[in-house]
This record gives sequence, C-alpha cells and structure tokens, in this order.
Amino acid sequence: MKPAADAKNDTSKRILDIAEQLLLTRGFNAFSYQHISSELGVRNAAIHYHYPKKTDLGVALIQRYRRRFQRFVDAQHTLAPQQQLERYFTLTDAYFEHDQQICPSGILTTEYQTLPPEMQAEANAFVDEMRDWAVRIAEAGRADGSMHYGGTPQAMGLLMLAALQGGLQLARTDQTVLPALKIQIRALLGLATPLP
Amino acid sequence: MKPAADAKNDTSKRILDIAEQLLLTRGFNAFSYQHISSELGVRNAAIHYHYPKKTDLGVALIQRYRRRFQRFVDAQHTLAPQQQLERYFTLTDAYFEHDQQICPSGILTTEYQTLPPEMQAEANAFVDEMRDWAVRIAEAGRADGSMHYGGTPQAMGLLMLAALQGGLQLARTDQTVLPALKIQIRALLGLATPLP
DNA sequence: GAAACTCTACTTACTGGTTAGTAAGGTGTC
DNA sequence: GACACCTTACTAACCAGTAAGTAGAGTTTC
Repeated sequence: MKPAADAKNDTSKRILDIAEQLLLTRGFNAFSYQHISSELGVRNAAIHYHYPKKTDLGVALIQRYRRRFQRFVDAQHTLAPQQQLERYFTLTDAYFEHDQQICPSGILTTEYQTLPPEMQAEANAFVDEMRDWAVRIAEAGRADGSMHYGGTPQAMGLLMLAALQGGLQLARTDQTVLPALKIQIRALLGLATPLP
Repeated sequence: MKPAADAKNDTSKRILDIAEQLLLTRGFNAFSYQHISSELGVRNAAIHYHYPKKTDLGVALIQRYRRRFQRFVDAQHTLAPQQQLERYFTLTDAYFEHDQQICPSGILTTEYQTLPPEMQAEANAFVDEMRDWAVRIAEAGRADGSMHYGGTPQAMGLLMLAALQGGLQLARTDQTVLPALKIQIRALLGLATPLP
C-alpha cells in the first residue's frame, strides 16, 4: 500500500473538485483560496502547496476539463449524430441541475479579459475543441441525411454551441429556458423529439 | 444656467459610463471603485457620494440599460421584422467592436449567483424584456410571411437571444464567430443577406 | 536494528496590497 | 447659512502569496 502517494493525489483532486464547483457557480474572480481551504478543512497555505499560484489552479482546471471532454467525445464516436446531439443536451442539463452551474466555456469567455494569459491560451484551445465537436455533429447529421438545415455545418455547429452556452446562463433567471431551447434546436434540424 | 445641477448629473453620468465599460469588459466582481475614481480623476469617496454602495451602482447601471433598451425597441416598432432583426445584429456587432464588450445579460446571468438580490431582481426584469423583444420579432416575421422556421416564435426568439449572447462571448476567442452566426440565423429564418 | 537522513504534506505566522465603506472636514454656490 | 460636491484620513475585512517550521512515514547507512 502507498498511502502517501494516494493522499497527495486525493487532496490535489479534491481541491480541483471544490474549485470546479466554485468556478462554475461563482466564476474564477469570485472565489478565493479561503473558500477552498475552509471547505476542505485545511489551512490556506495547504492549497498553495498543491497549486502555488491561483493561475496554476486555473490552468489545471481547464486542462482537466479538456481531458474529460476529449474522453466524453471519444466515448461516443460510434453513435449516430442524433444520439450524439442528445448526449450534448444531457450534458447541458446535468450542468444546470448541479447547482445551476453553467458551461465552463461560458465562464471562461465571459471573464476572458481578466484571466492570466496562461488561462486564456487554455480557454482558447478548450473552446476550439467544443466548437469542433458541435460542427462534427452537424456535418455527420447532414451527411447521413438525419438532419436538415440551411447554411453550413460549421455555422450550424457554432450556433448550437453558442445557443446552449447562452441558454445555460439564461436558465438561471428562468428554468423553462433549457427545455424550450432543446425543442427548438431539434425543430431547426428537422428532428423528432426522441423517445426515452 | 445651472452649473451645480449639471455638474452633479455630469459626474453621476460619467461614473455610470465608466462603470458600464468596466462591467462589460471585466464583469461586476472584477472592477472596483478605485478603477472608476482613477479613471475619473477624483478620490474614491467621491464615487461613494454618488453611489453609496456598490450595489446601488449596479442597480443604477441595469436600470439605465433597461430604459435605454426600451427606447431602442420603441424607436423601431414601425420597422419590418427583418429590419428589426438587422438592428439587433448591428447592436450586437457594436458591443463587440467596442473593446470586445459582451451583452449585459451575459455578464449578469454569468455572475448571477454572486450578485446582491437587488441586482438579481433587476437582471431578471432585463432578461425578460430582451427575450420578449426577440420573441416579438420572430412572431411578427412569421405573421407577415417574411420568416420561415420550425417550432414556436417563443422558442425561436429565445434561441436567437441565447445564440447571440453566447456568440458575443465566444467571439473573444475567435473574431469570425459573429459574422458566421448572423449568416446562420438568417439562413434558419429563410432570409436573404440584406444589401447595404 | 537503531540512528541519521530525506521527502511529503501540511502548519503557524506573516507581508503587502486591495477591497468596500465611513466619518469628518473643506470649499464654492445659491 | 444651507446645500451640493468633493477631500483627507481612516477602518476592518479580505486577498494572493511566502517563509519557516513540524510531524510522520519511508529510506539509507553503519
């Protein structure tokens, strides 16, 4: 057994978990190491031991998102485009139901001008990856004849990403937003509402 | 002449102008009275004289947005739906071109959980008004036969609002976002790109 | 097998800067 | 002299970040 190595990983990971929750509900500028340390039951400096600068923590957070998102995408590359879109919707719903969290790309682009350059670079890459994925769904849906829409797949994917990012934010003022948005996106793609 | 009254109004208004710029580029949590006072060339306490609490300033900012937006909407109630949509696009472009500002509703809903209740209430009302306007455009466009889309006008208006709000944020990482989004929304509504 | 070491994961204690907000006073205008 | 509009001077809280020390577990050396 190696309790030392496990303990290190565990605290490091728990810091990321708490920071993620704070990031998606309050934003990067509106949470402090105090929030994390009091939640974790340790002192402030313990967080600095694992992530010396807040920038380090921010970069680690986005990098973990990128890895997780890549696994999410990889895990369903065999699914039909329509099913992939439904997974996308499910992911969006999950954010909202978890303390009205919003999409990470929404936080990062909204606070973009105040973020350190290292985080801006990670945010750029993350947004690119999310956009590419949305575009691939629109492309595949047109290619296999399951989705029917005007314009290019590039623009349609972008529109879906932008609408869901904005929709998650708007949902905080009105919880009927997300269901209506999902129905409308399906309607624009000529899709039927799927059976459970 | 009434220089006293003008001076009061002028300083008060200039504080709002500077605060607005800071809000739309940095967010409410990421600007301070110091930012405003140094920009304005006065001391910190002078800002507190006009807006005792930061909450007061925030509420005044949103209320001014609401008045301005209402005037914007009223000023074009005689225009055709398609022209109203183009005005909406122009408004969006103007935000982006002004130091990559984003939509006020985007900031307010993203920082929603950290805002004081008075600002949350104003934000709710503001988002409602923006949404209503988008819905009315979609309704009028369907009614006069100029726009053709699936789904309800309520959902279509919501989708346009959400997409433009998210799109303004995403445009910070890639400036080609907004043009593509506008083209796609027109395509989904069966509209031709208007001539200048 | 025990003393000496090294490393991880913290702690206490602190610095310097920023924050919103207040209290009291000054200055010019009606 | 009353009021609008500021100033100086301050408080208390919070912020990121650092320095130095410590407890304990594992590792090395004789």
